Amino acid sequence: MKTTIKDVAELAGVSIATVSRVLNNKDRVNANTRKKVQQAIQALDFKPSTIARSMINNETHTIGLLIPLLSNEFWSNFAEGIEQLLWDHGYTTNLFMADNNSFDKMKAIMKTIENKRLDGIILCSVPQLPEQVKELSEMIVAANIPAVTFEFSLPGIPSVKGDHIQGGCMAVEHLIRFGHRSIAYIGGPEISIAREMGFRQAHLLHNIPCQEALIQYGKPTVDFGREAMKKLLVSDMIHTAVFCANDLLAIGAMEAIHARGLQIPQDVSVVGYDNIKACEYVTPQLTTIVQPVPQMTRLLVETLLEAKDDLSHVSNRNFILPMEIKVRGTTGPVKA
Amino acid sequence: MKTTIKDVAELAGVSIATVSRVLNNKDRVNANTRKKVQQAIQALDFKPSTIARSMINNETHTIGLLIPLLSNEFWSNFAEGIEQLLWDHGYTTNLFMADNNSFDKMKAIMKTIENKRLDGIILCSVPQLPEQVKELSEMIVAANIPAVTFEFSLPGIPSVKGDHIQGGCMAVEHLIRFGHRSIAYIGGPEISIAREMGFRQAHLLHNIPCQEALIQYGKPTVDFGREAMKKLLVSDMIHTAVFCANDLLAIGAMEAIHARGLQIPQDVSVVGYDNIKACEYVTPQLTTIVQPVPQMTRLLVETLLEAKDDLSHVSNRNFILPMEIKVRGTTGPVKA
DNA sequence: AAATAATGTGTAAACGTTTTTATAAACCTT
DNA sequence: AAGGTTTATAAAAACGTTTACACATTATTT
Repeated sequence: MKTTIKDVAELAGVSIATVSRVLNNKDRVNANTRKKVQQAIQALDFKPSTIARSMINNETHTIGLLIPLLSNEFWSNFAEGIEQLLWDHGYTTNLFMADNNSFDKMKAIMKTIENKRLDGIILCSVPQLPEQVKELSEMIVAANIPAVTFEFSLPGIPSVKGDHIQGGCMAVEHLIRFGHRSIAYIGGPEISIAREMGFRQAHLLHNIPCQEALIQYGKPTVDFGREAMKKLLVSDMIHTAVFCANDLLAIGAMEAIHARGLQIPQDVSVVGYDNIKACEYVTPQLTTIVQPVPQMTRLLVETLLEAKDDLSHVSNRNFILPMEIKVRGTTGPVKA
Repeated sequence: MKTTIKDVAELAGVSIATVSRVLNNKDRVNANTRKKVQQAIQALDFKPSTIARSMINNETHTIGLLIPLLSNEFWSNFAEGIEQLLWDHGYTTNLFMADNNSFDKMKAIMKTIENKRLDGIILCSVPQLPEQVKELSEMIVAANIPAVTFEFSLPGIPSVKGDHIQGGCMAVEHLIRFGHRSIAYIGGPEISIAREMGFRQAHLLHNIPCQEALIQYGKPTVDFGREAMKKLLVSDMIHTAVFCANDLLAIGAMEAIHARGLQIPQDVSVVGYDNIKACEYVTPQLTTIVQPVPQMTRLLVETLLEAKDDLSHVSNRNFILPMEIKVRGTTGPVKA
């Protein structure tokens, strides 16, 4: 049997109230009794039950983290950051995976979170349909649980997003600065449409026509990157650079370019997005857009903990964070 | 205010005991009352408090997962597998990171786990010193919490390990089969020593002398892989292949080989370990040893849940799982 | 020295469930 | 129709804490 506060009280010869008092050192306790109690705690190796406490405080000191999946470098870095910050603030992380945004799974998870009375939730898994957004929103209101969202927003709930329009724009402007005027895009619906909007915006800003024939849509994988690039290279469309909506696509594209016997960046420049580790492992190293993950996680955690104290204070905070570009070896001036 | 079982009872016009009975449908309840109660539950959107339940059942339906870090492909894949399996079994995963095996952090985590009365713990973070192993072991006994360990063992606690001696041996035998007789090793103390033992065992088995001068120790990073290989290539020691204790080292080694103007595998064959995704992104694709992660996670979860019911039943289970080799483009016959 | 304030500690209620025990009503037996 | 079962429900105790309240002691004021 676990030792309880009662055992400690008995051994120390005091009431359980007194033990509780030294445990929480809130009320004042006589120095001698305090010592006696502390010795008893030591002797019995007493660990107060967090769940009994939760019954009274309505606090579990546990936060739910809901992400699409973990076997993806972006999300695992992200989750690592969240876990560390929460731990530093005295909270424990309950990890939930939404199986790549399955809404049924999300609903089941929300129910579990409510049953477990978690202190808050960080929502990173994006509902796909508008009615799902509404349903999720209603669930959170009904559950009355502090929440923050990442990469999407819900009415009245603080959010953090990356500015992917700016990110996409920055990638393309980098290419334009190198003299490129025919730039291809490889992306797809599973990655935020914003990156493509940035691609278009850069063209607009610099008065360069955007060639629809150079745009390829598909799954965000190395395989599709390779296939898409292969198609682009076979076509007679001239293009001297390609912007890929994520690094995996870019790595695939690089393979196709090399397979065709072309040089990077002399023949074709390539820009990726996300800055996964593999960017440094490919040859040449991949120029890419890097997301400010440390800042993102910090804002999410801090905002959530503030929301716990007073939601109205932060409910209108919607951060949009700028990307940065990491220039490496896959981009260079257009051939003379 | 949260709606409680009391509210439901009132609305349905029954006692809270009856509500509890339909909730757990254990005892028999009249069909009519059951319906009334279920309607009341619906109407109030009642979600029973897991923590109040925990007080009585001594079950939190939460398992602690303690890993060294998440921003490492092996561990994030691993954690993803564990989370999915636990969810399927009706458990929630509480994630803890030991900051790359800091023992102080591990102790703090163990205390938290005990306070929170988690139902069990999957320990993947390896204490470094023998006295730490002993201390951890004592903590688990004192906490009386079901546990399983991964990649190390504690007395009386079930464990799952990869057979890295066999894995290392398999890697080297693959090279030997290709005719290689001078094989270098790049590894280090931060990766299980077993892989090096496998390297040696393969030499022994095939009666090939193991050349100590071809062994390089350092941090398990791409950078060290590159530096180590550079040294090996500069030395006048002849070697036609290198076995790296993980894929990052192998990727670094490949860079150094290419930088020297040599061809893989024509001039030097390379074998890695772990099968990270980047293996497929480098040119040529990296031959490597793959760990049976799905089987590992399955055994850990199943054994832990059995241990919860009856520890003595499983306490002597110590699984050692064989590795497999994934042959790709970095290994080939030794030059004639 | 009496009145008042400050200090320290115990008692008991509360948190939201499950479960044991008790009891009433309905159903069988004969 | 009396006794014995079965069925359905309620009342109350329990889980391990915190905390409001009460009370006794001691210290400080006047």
